[in-house]
Amino acid sequence: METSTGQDLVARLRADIVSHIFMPEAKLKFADLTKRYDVGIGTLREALSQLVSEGFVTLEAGKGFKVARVSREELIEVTDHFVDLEKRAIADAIAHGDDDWESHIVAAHHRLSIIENLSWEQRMERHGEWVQRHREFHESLVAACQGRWLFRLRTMMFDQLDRYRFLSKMSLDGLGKKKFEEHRLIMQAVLDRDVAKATEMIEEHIRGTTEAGLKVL
Amino acid sequence: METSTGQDLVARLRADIVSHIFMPEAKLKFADLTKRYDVGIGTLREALSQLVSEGFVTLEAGKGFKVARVSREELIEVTDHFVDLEKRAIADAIAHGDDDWESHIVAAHHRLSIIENLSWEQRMERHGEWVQRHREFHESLVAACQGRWLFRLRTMMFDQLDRYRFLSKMSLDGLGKKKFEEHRLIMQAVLDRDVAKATEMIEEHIRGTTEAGLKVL
DNA sequence: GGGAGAAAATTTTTCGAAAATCTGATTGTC
DNA sequence: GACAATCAGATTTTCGAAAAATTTTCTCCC
Repeated sequence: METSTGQDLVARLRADIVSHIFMPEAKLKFADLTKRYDVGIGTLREALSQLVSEGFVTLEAGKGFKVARVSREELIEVTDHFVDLEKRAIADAIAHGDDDWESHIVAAHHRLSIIENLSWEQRMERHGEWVQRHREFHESLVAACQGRWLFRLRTMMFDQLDRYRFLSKMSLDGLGKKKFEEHRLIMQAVLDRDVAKATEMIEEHIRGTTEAGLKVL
Repeated sequence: METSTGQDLVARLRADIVSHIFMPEAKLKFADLTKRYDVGIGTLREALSQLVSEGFVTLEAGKGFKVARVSREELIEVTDHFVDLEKRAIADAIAHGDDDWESHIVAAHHRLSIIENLSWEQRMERHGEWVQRHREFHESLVAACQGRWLFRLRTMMFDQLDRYRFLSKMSLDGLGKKKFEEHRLIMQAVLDRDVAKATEMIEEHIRGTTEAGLKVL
């Protein structure tokens, strides 16, 4: 077995926070959560404190856990950090990536496009899966990045943006199709090893989503 | 009470890893640690999983916790990230800092200088305290930084460097006095609100320590 | 009625016992 | 002798009961 109950729980909890099943600043009570996930108090507490380190949850000593708040300021700051880190990571990956790396990108893009071709309603129903595949696609692009901390930091920022991506989906202008096309073009630029084009497109891709998110907040 | 047992334990555990009381790649067994810190298994597990998120400890499902390994590559990468983030944080802090911020810097510098004026042997004896005060001094410099994630990321990298700072102390050339003087000059540049000078000095200060660390690894 | 203080209820935090899992040494088979 | 299966001991992982802390409710007195 690869994943233990505990690590699984962290992922499920994070997914539910990202999907706004638990709203920002909502109190996370043990009594509710142990029932919802069918795990013990200790296991839950361990998962929650990991999410504190990741910035999804806050902990006030003696007063329990709460979902971290969201704000325009944070979205703007996280976007800036992510764009900066991601551009470096992409350049690094393009410099070091091999054939395996390339084929993983193509595979991840295909998996993502299956969901992205669905209607908006169907996509929202499978939002959890979309988040997962979207993450995997973007991660595949930078998977060959050599700097382990660069990869780690950019993943932290990506995960934070996931929370806001949900918001930008709320403003349901026909943005979906545009994003879908962008993913394809970014993949193409990366496979062409065109650093300048890839970084430029990624930045536009990210900032576009952030703009949509800012409208909702 | 401000700090709970759990959060306290995270700090103590991190301090002991930084001080190389637990060597890199050493196994962290519950049986030993519960005796050492006089806490329950659950509390310990919670603290350790937080340190996993921070990068000090690794967890292999089913095989327990280990102190994360150190390497020349990591030291170089962490240094680069820290220098980059710290320069931005310093500039941000200088732009926004008020009188309170300035006086905290002076106070933190004084507390640090008390230990730095001791002999090398005495400093090593109180290494835990030195680490704490050194952290507080550097943190005070950027405390007025408005970007919460910028502050957070730079603190992560600073903490990582703490592990390597211990190593650079091993190469006991008369570096101590030089570092001591650098701290004073950095403080002066910051209080003068001289961004260019402050960032330049910080970079030299950090890279100097890293050079010493690289000699040992 | 309003506010201090006590009592009750709710929630968090800690802890160690019990179950699950891994390690590695021993035995048996080809 | 090399490899697989088995089993005992050690270690991790999970869980919920008990203790500590916080919040809410109630009571009493001014």
